[in-house]
Amino acid sequence: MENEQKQTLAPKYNPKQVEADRYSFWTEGKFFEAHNDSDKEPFSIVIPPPNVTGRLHLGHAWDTTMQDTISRMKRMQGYDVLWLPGMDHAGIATQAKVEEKLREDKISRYDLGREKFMETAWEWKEEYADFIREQWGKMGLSLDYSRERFTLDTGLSDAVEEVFVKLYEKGLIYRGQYIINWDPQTQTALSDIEVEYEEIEGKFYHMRYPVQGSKETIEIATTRPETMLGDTAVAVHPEDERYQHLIGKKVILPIVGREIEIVADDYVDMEFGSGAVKITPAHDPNDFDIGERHHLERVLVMHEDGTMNENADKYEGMDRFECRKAIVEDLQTDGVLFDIETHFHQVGHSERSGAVVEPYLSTQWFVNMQPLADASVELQKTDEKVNFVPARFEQTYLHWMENIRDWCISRQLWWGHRIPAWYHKETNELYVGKEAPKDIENWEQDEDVLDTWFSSALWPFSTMGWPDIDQKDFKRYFPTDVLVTGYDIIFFWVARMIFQSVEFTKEKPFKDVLIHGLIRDAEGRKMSKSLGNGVDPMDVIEQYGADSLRYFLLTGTSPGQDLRFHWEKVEATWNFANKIWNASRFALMNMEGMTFEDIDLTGELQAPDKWILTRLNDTITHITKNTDKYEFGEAGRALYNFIWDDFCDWYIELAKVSLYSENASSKQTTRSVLAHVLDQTLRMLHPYMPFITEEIWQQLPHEGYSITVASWPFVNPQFHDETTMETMEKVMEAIKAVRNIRAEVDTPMSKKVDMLIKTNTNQITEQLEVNRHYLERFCNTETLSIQEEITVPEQAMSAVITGAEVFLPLEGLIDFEKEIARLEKELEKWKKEVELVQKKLSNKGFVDKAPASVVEAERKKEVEYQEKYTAVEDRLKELQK
RNA sequence: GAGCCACUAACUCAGCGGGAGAGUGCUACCUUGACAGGGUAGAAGUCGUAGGUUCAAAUCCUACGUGGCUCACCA
Repeated sequence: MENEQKQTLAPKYNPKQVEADRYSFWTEGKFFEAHNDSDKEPFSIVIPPPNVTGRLHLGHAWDTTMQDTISRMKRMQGYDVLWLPGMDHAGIATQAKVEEKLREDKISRYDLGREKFMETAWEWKEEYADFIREQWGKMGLSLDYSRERFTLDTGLSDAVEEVFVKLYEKGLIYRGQYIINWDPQTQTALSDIEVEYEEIEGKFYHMRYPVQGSKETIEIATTRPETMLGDTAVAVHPEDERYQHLIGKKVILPIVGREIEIVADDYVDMEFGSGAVKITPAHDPNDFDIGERHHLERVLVMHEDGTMNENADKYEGMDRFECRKAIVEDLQTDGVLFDIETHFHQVGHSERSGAVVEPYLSTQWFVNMQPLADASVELQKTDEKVNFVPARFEQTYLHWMENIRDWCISRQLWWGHRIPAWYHKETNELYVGKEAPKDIENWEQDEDVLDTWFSSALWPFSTMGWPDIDQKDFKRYFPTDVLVTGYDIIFFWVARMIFQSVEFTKEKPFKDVLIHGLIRDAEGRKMSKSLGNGVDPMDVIEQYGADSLRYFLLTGTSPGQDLRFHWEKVEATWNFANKIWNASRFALMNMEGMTFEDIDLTGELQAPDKWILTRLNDTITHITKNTDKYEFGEAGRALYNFIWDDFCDWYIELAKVSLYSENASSKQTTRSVLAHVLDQTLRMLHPYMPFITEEIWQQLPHEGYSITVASWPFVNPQFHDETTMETMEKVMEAIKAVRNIRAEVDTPMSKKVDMLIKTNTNQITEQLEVNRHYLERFCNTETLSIQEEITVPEQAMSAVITGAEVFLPLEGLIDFEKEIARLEKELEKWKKEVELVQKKLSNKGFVDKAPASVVEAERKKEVEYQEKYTAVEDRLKELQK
């Protein structure tokens, strides 16, 4: 279908070249589109929609790579996979960016007006959406673009309205005047979780308010003295002896001169401070509650931009912090303020703008959370529960749900879903509905929009056509199989998706939720703009390729843990990719003219062939199991070891014996094994490193258009031979001994040495004979002797292995002292090992209580260690003669 | 105040009941016909501390210490 030309691979892996056009090949081939194919099991994931505010960061790269790995494996396993892409309009964040851009041209959103502003914002969105898609492509994400969604799309907006109206009708959405978190910079309300608390060194101001009609004063303290302008009471504990006589009396509020009452309320802690508290119902949530109980007046002293209003007397027009300064000075002069203490306390900041959040009396829309939370908590007690991975995050989630507070959902922005509520111009009657009122000219729609998370909460089902429950995608792909996200948004998003889904679909939104940590810099600090320590995933791809970045992200840590970014580790991954590249080059060089049909494993397999095929089986089992469990680190490591150690270091080397031989049939079998193992390995590696695997796979003898839709490897029990495994273990041990013994005498590789190998089983002798050429790399051809009986020269070094002994005639090669010392050291080692095992076996408790298999293994070890000990001892005695 | 996580080789991290592992770095040797961004061999860890459970503990339990995080906070 495409003009893939067979060409030899370049000697070095070049990710840029490999990755260049691959993504368009995949998308044009529509390999990533879900087919609604009823012959297959559906499998679905929805992407956590990134904000259309800018570049994707490493957190996104991590998150989406995991989803891609899962999707790709499932697709290869034959599932009808839907991985649905999309983006979030990100209300405050985007609006702030757009306004910032407008400010550069010295215009405000009010200059433009709502409609024009929205147009500008949409333009912004389009620009960034393209940008994001480009980045997804660079990372190789197997997304189904035919189903891409945006939270402000018509369908999704319909879902938002449906949910709002339904909840309103159920009494679960209400409008009212309460203390909310106000961000004076962006001038909007925030929900509780959009406020970040930071410990700040502040001041604690102590003041005395004069009691009316007496010389007495009452002492109070505050961290926000400017709010005293809005005080409408002083509260004391009803049982506080000190203040009994004052309850019901009035104090004169300094500066303002207002008479305010002293009330008694349980809320007050007698032990803290003076035991008397100033009450500002319009600027503090606790004070608001007390105000409710005592029917106090609510006096707002600030404008929405954080400047003081007409109730602030002479401070009107001042910024809240300027006012604080001024008021402190004035009160000090009056003697009302008599002490200032340094005080560390938590101050709330807007998650988006960073501005100090003002608790502020305001009319907003809220979701009554208790009934919704209760249902979600109940769900976790059933078999239908959402499965958190790692499990501990379920506790985090439940704890939040169980202590839920009402959710303030209105935002004083333009960019978002406008609240479907209208007020009658004359009667001020409230109408809530999906359709605007008929006599629209008499009504005005609520100016506010909904919290961004209100729409994201519906994402798993709104993207699939809900509220039209007959939509094909909704019926087939909902609930989704897994959601992947960071622990930092469990409350913002995961929790809200669950309760909305439970309420509206009566189902969980996803079966599993895979929670990952945060990406940090090499020193373990959070990556942030202010620190300037952020790493752009596109830079990493530029330098090392997407596959290296992906593999690093997937294997760098275990589920739920944070991940530190190290360039060196990405580089190490590049080395791995290069290894695969070169091993494949070798394989391809030996497969000239070979087609997929030529791969034939029915020939006579040699021990190394059987060995690698068995190892392949083990690896398939292990990788499949661990990828399914989201243990990407474990699976990745197993792939690494299989490819580097088993396939490259052992199999390829051993295969050379056959490949370089004149035996055509054995050569053909080896080529087939090589092709088969490489093919299967590439398939397993594909979800981890999609680009390089596709590139190589296309060059290999293969069947099918793309590895993305090739079938996932399965275990072939035919290729499992325990006896061969044991033999090969011993052969490999013998070969290692040869290397080892050479290293001991510091013989240069270029200088071949004499070597004698005495084996004690026929099978090993045979195998070593077959691989004689391999051993000849280290030994003189003429003197290499592999027999069951050999004459060992008097002066020789030896290595003892199970089933064989390797001897190196010394002939003045090295000094005896060194060799004796070496053997003594080894003897000591085996002595200790034997003692340890014997101690264990003589322990009655162990023999009686440990599982039989464990005891049996220990007995085997005892024999083996004893053998080694004796052999070393013999050699030592001989040398010491 | 409540909870969670981490503490394992110089560094970054796995392992989570049966004799300490990987990558990087380090040492020595090697241009062996896929790869010197490679190969071979090697050094390197009282698995934070102290108790306990167990025939057996890095792994389970309890305290404590040190970092980090989340939630809730008294003005």
